[in-house]
Amino acid sequence: MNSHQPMKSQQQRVNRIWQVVQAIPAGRVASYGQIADLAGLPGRARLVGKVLGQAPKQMRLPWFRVVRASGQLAFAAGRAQAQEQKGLLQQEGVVVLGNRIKLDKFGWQPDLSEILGLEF
DNA sequence: ACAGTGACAAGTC
DNA sequence: AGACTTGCCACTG
Repeated sequence: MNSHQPMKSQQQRVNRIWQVVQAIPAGRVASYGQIADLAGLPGRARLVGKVLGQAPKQMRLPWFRVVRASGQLAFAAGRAQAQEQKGLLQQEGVVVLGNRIKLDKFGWQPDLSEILGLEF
């Protein structure tokens, strides 16, 4: 076992993902891959989808703010899940056209100016 | 052990 | 824009 690479339990990964998803501000959306990256799990976009599906409803996780990298909703247009997601997003002002969102308008990008220490 | 699956992504055509 | 391919990794039978 690589003792220099701390073993991360599956539960810890799940918790990291939930945290990041909670951090998405209302009115913006992020991609599965982006969530995975921010959670320190590059390349685990599919894991994010799985975890979202397993999250208990009572925790009020804003799962609907997570979409594909293309801006498409992850669910087929017209399916109940897609309709629900669309409705929740529109409630916070996100425009959903044909099962798709314009990421250049509504995509969430963690504030780089803060990370780089830039002032306004 | 191995093949199939999945709320994905990036590249190519 | 849409279809296909390959890479990805955890899970399941």
